[in-house]
Amino acid sequence: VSDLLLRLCERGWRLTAQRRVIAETLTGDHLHLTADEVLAAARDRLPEVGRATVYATLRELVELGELTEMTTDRGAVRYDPNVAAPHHHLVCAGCGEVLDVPSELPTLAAEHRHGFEIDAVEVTFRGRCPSCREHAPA
Amino acid sequence: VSDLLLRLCERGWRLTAQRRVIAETLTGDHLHLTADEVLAAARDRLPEVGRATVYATLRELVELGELTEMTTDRGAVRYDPNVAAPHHHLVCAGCGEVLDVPSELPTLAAEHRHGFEIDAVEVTFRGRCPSCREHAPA
DNA sequence: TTGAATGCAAAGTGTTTGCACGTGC
DNA sequence: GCACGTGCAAACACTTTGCATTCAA
Repeated sequence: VSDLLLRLCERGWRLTAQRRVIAETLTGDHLHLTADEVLAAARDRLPEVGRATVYATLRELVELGELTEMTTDRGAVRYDPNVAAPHHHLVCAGCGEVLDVPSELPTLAAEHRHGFEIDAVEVTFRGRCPSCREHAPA
Repeated sequence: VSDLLLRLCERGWRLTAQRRVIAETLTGDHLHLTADEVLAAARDRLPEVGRATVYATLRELVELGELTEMTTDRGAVRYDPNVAAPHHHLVCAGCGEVLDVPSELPTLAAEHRHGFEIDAVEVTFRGRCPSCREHAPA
């Protein structure tokens, strides 16, 4: 009975077993799962979940504003359910670990806005975590 | 005879016709080309350039620090040759246009660094450019 | 009942790799 | 001359799509 699920039900979200399991998988504040990780976790609880369903559901949750996509470096997109608290990301180039760091989001001075309407700001710090530095020093 | 090419030669970069054409394609300060765009531009000048060569060269230039990768949203990685002047990116969700905006890069307070060694910071503003807003208002 | 969600497999993209050939230094 | 760069095509990883079936409301 997660917050996310409650919010979705209130908004008239059509609830199926698969969608419930996927939403539950995405409940938490410091998750940065790939679609495949969501699929695997969902299948742990309900084996008959299809890959296409996971992708479709993730896309829908992004459109509903309940999830933000983050493109770490190369490869799979990660999904972040923490849409309430503004934060940056700290990504390890070695192991790919992603940490949230609290912070204020930068703003863009009107003179540099080029007439754009700004929807979102994404800040990513890249580096190496202590354990990766130890195993493969730069 | 671009700056980039000069710098690479000074560093003992092995120079072939293909690599020269690719480096020339990447000369400029507000370019954000995808690998395919680099390939197309390079082939305009030298038809027999292979896709694999472009990818290999781009990767090498990133490792040499002459190019930074930017993952706009979905799909292809873009390559930014402007490694001298710190700047943010302003990306249009409609047409995909990327603009550079001058700015200071945020820093991460030591208390939030989790022991990481920070190599890079990436700031991306997402929104809609004037012309996309006009053609498909939100 | 009915339109929406699902599973599967095939197709699509963007990128990497294996290997024989060619070439700058 | 020899290590390194190259082109091609096949392999890969991630995501989307087409379509017949199932199911929530």
